[in-house]
Formats: sequence, C-alpha cells, structure tokens
Amino acid sequence: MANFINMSFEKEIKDHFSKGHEIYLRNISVDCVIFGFHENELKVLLLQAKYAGIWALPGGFILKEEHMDEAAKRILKNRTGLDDIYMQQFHVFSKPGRSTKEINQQFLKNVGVEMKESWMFERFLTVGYTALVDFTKVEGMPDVFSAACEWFNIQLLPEMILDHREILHTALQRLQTNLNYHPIGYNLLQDKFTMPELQKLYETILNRTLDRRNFQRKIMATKILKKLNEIKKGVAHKAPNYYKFDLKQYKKALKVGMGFEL
Amino acid sequence: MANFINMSFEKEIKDHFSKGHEIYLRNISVDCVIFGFHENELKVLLLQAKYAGIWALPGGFILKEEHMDEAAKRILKNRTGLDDIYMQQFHVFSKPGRSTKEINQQFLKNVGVEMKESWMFERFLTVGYTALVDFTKVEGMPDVFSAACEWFNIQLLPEMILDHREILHTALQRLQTNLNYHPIGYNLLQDKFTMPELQKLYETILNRTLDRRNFQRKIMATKILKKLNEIKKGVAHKAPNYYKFDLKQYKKALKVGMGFEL
DNA sequence: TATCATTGCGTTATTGTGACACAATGATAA
DNA sequence: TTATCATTGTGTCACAATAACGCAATGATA
Repeated sequence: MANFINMSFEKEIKDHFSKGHEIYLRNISVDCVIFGFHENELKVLLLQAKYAGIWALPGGFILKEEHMDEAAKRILKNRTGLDDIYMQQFHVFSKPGRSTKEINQQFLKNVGVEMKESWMFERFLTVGYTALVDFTKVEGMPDVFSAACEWFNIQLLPEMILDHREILHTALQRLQTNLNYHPIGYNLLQDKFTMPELQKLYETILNRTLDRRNFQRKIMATKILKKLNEIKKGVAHKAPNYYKFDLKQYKKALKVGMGFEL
Repeated sequence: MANFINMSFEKEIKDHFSKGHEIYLRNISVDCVIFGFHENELKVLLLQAKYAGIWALPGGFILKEEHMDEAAKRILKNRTGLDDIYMQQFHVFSKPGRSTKEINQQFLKNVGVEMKESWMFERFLTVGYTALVDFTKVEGMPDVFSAACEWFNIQLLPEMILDHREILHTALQRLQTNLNYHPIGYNLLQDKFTMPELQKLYETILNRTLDRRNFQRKIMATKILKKLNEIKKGVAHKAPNYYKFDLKQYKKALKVGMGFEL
C-alpha cells in the first residue's frame, strides 16, 4: 500500500500532530466562511474530510508570530489561490464540547499513525472569519486533511463537522445584517455587471424580493456605482446597462455606512 | 520582609506562573470592558498593576473545560461581585507585538520569584468582552496581580498597559453603534429613573446632545418604558416623572432591535 | 405671590420610503 | 418589414418618519 506519495503524506501528518505546537498557537484555530455568488445562488466553499467523508469549513492555525488576520488570509489563499481579499472576524466559538479529539484520533488511525499525546487532541476555540470572493476566480484546493474542496449552495448544505453548521449560520446572519449598512458585491461580482445582477445578489442574501425601481434609486443615491457607456448584448428584451463599482466611494461606504435601508 | 501574607501571595503567584497551563487554555485570554454610569459620566472599571502602577482592563484566562462566556462572567463576578450580567464578546485582539512577556518577567522579579519558562511568557490573543453594570452596586476588588480597582471617567483615562487603550476604544465604538439598534440602560441605571436621566445616559455615550422632546417620543414609542405613578421630589423647577423598564419589551427590543434611529 | 428653569405634550415643515405608472428598448416571431 | 412582449430606466405620488420648534403646566425658590 505504501508508496512515496503516501510516505510523504504520512510524514506531513505525523509532523503536524507531533510538532505543530512548536510553530502554532495552542487551543485556538481559525475557520473561514468563504462566500461566492454564481448563477443567482449564494455558495460557500467546503472541504471534505479524508476517510470520514463529512464536510468542514476551511480552517487552520495561527503561527506563533502571525497576526490572526494574516492567518485567515493565508488559509484563504491556500484554498482558493486568491490574494488581497477583505476578511473579517465575526465571532469566537467556544463551547467546551467542540473538541476535535476523537475526530483527530480516528483520522490518525486511518492514516496509520499511532500517537498518544498531541496538541491536536486538546480543546480548540475557533475564530470565525468571513470572505466574499469571485466564484469564477477560485481554484478550490483541498488541504492535507481533505479529499475535496467544493462549492455548495447555501440552501443545500451537506452534513458538517462539529459546530461548523452553526458557524456558517452565524456568518450568514451577520452578512444579512451588514447588508443594510455596508455595500457588498465588489469581490462577489465580476468587474462589470448589470443592475439586475446586483439586485439578485442582494435578494439572494436577504432571501426576499426587492422592488426593482426603489433598489436602483437607493443604490445610485449612495454613489458607489459608476454607470458605464456600455450595454449588455445578446439578451432578449431590453438590454441592461453595465455598471462598475467606484472603489473610492465603495470603501468610504464600507467605513461610514450606506445611510439607508433596503 | 517576608510574612505569612506575603508568603501565601508569593506561592499563589508561583503556582500561577508554573502550573497555570494545567488548568487554563494557552495563548488566549479574556479582557473585560466594564461600563458604569454615575453623575452623568460614563465610567470604566480598571485595575492598577502592582509595582508598575500602570492600569489595565480586568482580565483572566479560560479554564480547560469552561465556555469562554463563563470565563468572562467569572472575571466580572470576581472584580465586581455582580452576577447575572449580560456580557458580549466584541473582538479578538491579535497583534503579534501584544505579548506580556517582559511585563510578566518584571512582575515576577518584583515579587521575588525566579522563573525561566512559563506559559505566561508566551504570546496571548485576547477576546474583548463588554458589560454594562450598575455603578452603585459594584464593590471593586483588585485581583492578585493588582493593587487597586477603580472607576475612571471615560474622558479621563490613565496610562494603560499594552493595547488596552485600543480595546477600550473599540468597545466604546461598539457601544455607540449598538445604541441605535438596541436598548440600553437596564443594568446601567437604578431601578427607577427619570427621562432626563435616561437621555443623559444616551447623550454621554453618543457624545452629542439630543432633542429632549423627540427623544421622549421615540423612546416611548418602543414601549420599553413603563411610566410610574410617582414624581421625583425635592428638585427645583418642574419635577420629572419616574419610569422603569418593561423587562419583557426590553428583552424583545434587545433581540429584534428598536426600529428607529436617535 | 411672582419668578423661572424645567418638564410634558403638541404642531409644522421637510425628508425618506413604498407602491406603482409609463415610455424606451431590442430580440423574437409573424 | 412590422407587431409583440418581457424587461429596463425614469418619474410620480401618497404616506410615514423625522427634525425643529412652540407653549402651557409644574413646583421649588425668592
């Protein structure tokens, strides 16, 4: 059964469990809720645990001299290849029962490694981070513990490890609440987009319909959009205009808020 | 110099530094921003570090099988004697530079204890919690590292340890933001209070004046107040009415929001 | 008994929001 | 070529929410 690839994988796992505490902080991890938007559906990026088959949020640990935000960005980069994405911590999950001990021991057993003590068997708090990314630019890459890395429709989630379902739920709630006060879409949509596309994004996240005309009026009032001199082609009926974000105004609105409710 | 009291103190410190990691999670602490309101001033409870004289937020660590919220409540209880106070985590502070190593080593030196290695010398992330308490019910008690426990006017803060000034500032900002969406005052004010008192609380936190008449109308519209059949006595000019919170409506408003802006 | 700062309630002008009307558009079908 | 039609962009209007302000009532103090 053993070959070079498996040997290197085994060594990597062994090192992580026996020496990880030399480079990472103990008892604390980071989990990322990475949202994408595609074909009018809100998606989230999940990893499938090796052997177990169950799904999990992309996560990791904080290096001993690393800012936690940097750790979250490193995890995002490793799973998606994306750089320079705005990430935000939103909650610390700390239920005493959320230990990974049994799961990690079972994982080691499947790998074929024996270990009695490991920093990985201890209790972990985890800090939840959110990111909003361009679905089309993501090349999903599983980590060493995972067999697959895939997008899931937010309405059709698979069984998830530990409290990851709760973490995801909290992230979604936070996203919905923020939507009224802060702009969204810059990382989620393509560079240029139509008004109906932007509206659909809002409707999908809020899970309700919005009045088309009032939506346009309110969004335009914030000045975060620039209307381009370009019209979408090859569509039935009246062709919609293209828009793009005015990055300066967008970032300003991120800070001071939008000044209206949808 | 040594006496029974100092010996016991020395032993306590020694145990904490040499064996604390057996009962607490590593690399993670909790700091509490405890707000009070007295004589029209917003106050915060601080501890004065022994020997150094510099001030710090009341903080502590998380027991190995304790929910982080419980840890925060335990710290609050120990410093103030108060029970059953609603506390809220608001941010994790994780700058790599915010280590306490030198400070802790200096502290040990002052105590007269030699120690080369300790979990207390490692890097700590800290989770910020806020609490709003009744100033008059607090009996401030310093912890084992501290010489004093006192209230400070939020405008007249002393020099503070590490990034505690930043933590406090973030907590205050969060408090101000929340004020527009959630009720406040239940733990901050006495059981019964006048409308000007409540308004002054809001004005102090927001750091701006509010129209007296509009404030009353908006607050009453939320139904979180019950007007009592009682008038304040012994005051010059027209005597104000007493009010108290309708706890059921208050808690409802905490969840679903107030539905207006001040 | 008059004074006066303060309280409680009310009024008005302005702005913001939701609901809807209607013409313009341009691919598709007749 | 022309009519059709779902969709888009702009505008209107009634109503609700809000800010700004007026004024009488109150009750301790002078």
